[in-house]
Amino acid sequence: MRNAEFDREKVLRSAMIAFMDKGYAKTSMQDLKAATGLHPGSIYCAFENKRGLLLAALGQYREDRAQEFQHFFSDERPKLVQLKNYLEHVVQECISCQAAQACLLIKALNELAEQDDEVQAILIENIANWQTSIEDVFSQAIANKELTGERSAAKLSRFFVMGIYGLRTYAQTHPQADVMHELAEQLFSGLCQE
Amino acid sequence: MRNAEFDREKVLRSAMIAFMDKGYAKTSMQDLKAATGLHPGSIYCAFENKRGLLLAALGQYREDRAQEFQHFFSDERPKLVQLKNYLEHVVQECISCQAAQACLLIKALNELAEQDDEVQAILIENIANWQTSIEDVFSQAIANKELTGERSAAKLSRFFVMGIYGLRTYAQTHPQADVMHELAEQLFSGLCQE
DNA sequence: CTCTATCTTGAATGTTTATTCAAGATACTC
DNA sequence: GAGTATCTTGAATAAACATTCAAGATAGAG
Repeated sequence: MRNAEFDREKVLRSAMIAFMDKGYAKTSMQDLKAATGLHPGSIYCAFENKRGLLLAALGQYREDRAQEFQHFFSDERPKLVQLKNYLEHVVQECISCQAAQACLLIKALNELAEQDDEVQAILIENIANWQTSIEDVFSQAIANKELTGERSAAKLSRFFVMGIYGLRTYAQTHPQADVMHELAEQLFSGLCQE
Repeated sequence: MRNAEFDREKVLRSAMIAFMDKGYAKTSMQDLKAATGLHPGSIYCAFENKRGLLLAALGQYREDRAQEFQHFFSDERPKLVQLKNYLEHVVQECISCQAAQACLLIKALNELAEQDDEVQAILIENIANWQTSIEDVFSQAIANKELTGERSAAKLSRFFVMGIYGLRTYAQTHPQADVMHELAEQLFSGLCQE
């Protein structure tokens, strides 16, 4: 006979940012209260506990990223152009926001890998789905004759994904715009030529 | 009138492994006691506090890695062969040990970047030194005409380092030997050709 | 307008944690 | 071999933390 007052998506996005900033362990309930505006009791009522909030935030992250992916790959331009724009977007993300705000999936995997099997499994599945989506794009690029197909879509996508991991980590050490663009350039040209 | 009983290097290596396994925040003093064999009081006496132990462990890590680097690049073989062996060594490390035992520098940077400026500065400096060492090797390769020099040593080393970051992260998601070798192969051939 | 089911609040709880310190142990000096 | 400076020990301490819960607030039903 009364609805919850908070906006679930907003709360989850705030929690996402908090977890990305400080990591899961170092983000206290006080931090989460400050970030989300929800009092401890409400968080426990809505998400069971801190870990439940992380899981919910990961779900929101997955959805947000899926939508972003759609945005980059749903038009009619050549697949290679889309991929290049996507890569450029990653670089922008690395440069603009504080370096610490890396990909939540990778950040959480780094922190929780050997500590929480269930979370690890969820993270790895999400990452695998993302990689499969990238592979589909490469498959289409090959089907469109934008690439020769000499290197399989699977192989190309693995290299592309590895490159994004590398870019993200590199940005944490030297977040210089020109260097980042140069690296992305090198990475992309390695995919098309040869 | 009495010397410390513990072996400093052994203690620091144990602490390194503990920090790599669970991360800095989640490694409790109890964990550190179990890992190093030192009681809390001794740790505080020798390293001031938990953070001091991390700093000391980072120092040891730097030294160990420097020695390892020497081992790979001090013989008379072509620089490109040395680099390939070095890359292969990184891949082996990714495959063999539990995925979580990534590079301590990167792992710590991921966790502590925006939380401890002093540690962050130390980490970034260590990483920069490593990258400079790699750049020197590429410079020698160019001087030896193993590479054309069309792409500068700086540019090549940045790409190489980014590739290692990518490999390490990739291994955390799919630590399959054949895939890892394939990725390293692709990475290396991208440096030599074109 | 009243009632009640549901949500919100934040102080209290019990656990875990880093850190301290005084007592005990031990190796070196003279 | 006695004396002492130093190291080791682990229980005590105090702070920080996730979690609980009972009291208070509020929206919708009747």
